[in-house]
Amino acid sequence: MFERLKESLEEHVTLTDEQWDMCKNSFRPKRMLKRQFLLQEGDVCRELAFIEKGALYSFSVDSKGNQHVIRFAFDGWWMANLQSFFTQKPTRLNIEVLEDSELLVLDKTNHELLIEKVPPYERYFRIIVQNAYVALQQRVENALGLTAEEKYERLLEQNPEFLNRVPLNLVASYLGVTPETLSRVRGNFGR
Amino acid sequence: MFERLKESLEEHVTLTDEQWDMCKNSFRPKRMLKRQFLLQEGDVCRELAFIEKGALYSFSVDSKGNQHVIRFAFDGWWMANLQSFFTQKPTRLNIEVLEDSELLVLDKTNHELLIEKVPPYERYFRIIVQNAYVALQQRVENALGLTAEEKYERLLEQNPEFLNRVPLNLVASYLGVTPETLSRVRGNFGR
DNA sequence: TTCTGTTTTTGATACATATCAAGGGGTTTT
DNA sequence: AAAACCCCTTGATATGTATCAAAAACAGAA
Repeated sequence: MFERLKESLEEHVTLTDEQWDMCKNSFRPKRMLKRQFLLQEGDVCRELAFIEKGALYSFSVDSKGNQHVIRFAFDGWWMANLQSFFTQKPTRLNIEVLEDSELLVLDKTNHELLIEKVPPYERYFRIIVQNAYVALQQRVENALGLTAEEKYERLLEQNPEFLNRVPLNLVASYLGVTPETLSRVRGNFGR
Repeated sequence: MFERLKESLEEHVTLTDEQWDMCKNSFRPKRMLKRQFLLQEGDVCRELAFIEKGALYSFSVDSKGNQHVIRFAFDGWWMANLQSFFTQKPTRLNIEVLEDSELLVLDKTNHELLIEKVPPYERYFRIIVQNAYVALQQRVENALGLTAEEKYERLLEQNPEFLNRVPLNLVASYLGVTPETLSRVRGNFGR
């Protein structure tokens, strides 16, 4: 149940047994089924979710009702809306489950407790956010000024796994193009 | 010389006098003139830069020679390419000075020393990266699937200061549109 | 299996924005 | 005070992608 989380922590920091127990006991397991929502627009994001197994994605809905995928997350990744989590203000984002999933959720109080009491946890969290920042910046670089075809090529290079686990219409939204355009791009060039 | 940095630290954490001295002594002041480069494509990013005063921007150049602005940074903000800084691999980004600037630079060794020796510094850095992540995600939301006019409106809401300090052709690049398009958008709607 | 809903593809058209081109106001340089 | 450069605007045209529409492929439920 906590294998992936432990792996993830140990990849970045060293914990004593007591520290690991403190971490472990701060999380609450949560099973979710495909199509359920972990977070809905208007809610406050009260928990960070670590994905032991499964797949989720977050998206916003614009004024015209179009859905824009912000990111995907799979086994061993974290998912939350950090903006809402830190500010405790209502979110504009939705988080939906793509595949039946086993999550470990950590509420804000426990997160802050771990930050205070378990220094390696704070370090781990810093590193995770650092890495997330780097990945997100890469995404901005890939989104700006590239054609649909170039965006698709970069996805093939950088995140080919998305294409196996996520419906193409969501991948299209993630790239900022319509499903029709993505379909045509795939029809022409590669694969 | 270190006023802004001290302010920034104290906004997020509490430091003893000794801790502040350790921080302060780890930075190196660096003056830069407009149009100079803090970082060029192919270099390794060896330092984090805190902007005491001035303005910088980072950008990438794509295969067709088009320049894409990644972000701007002003007085009291940090600038670096974190990807290159953490991995110590060559960067694909350039960082150029927009206005004559006073920087405080911190090399990787000193950054890591502070992380180890000054716990509030690690906390401060975590919070800064957290905030940067949130801002960047906002940028992704604003870039995906919005029209040029909507992007401009959101910029007016969220970062109107950019328009005063940055040439419009760079703002256009930041928004992912051509200078001509931005000019026309401004001609019609608002301001 | 058949039914129902979802996802993907294909086609025809429309539109937003890029591109190409040129001119005008600044500012800095000589 | 020119000269040179940068920045911004405006116009005409081209083009990539969205949109609208419908059919085909696929998956899950009954």
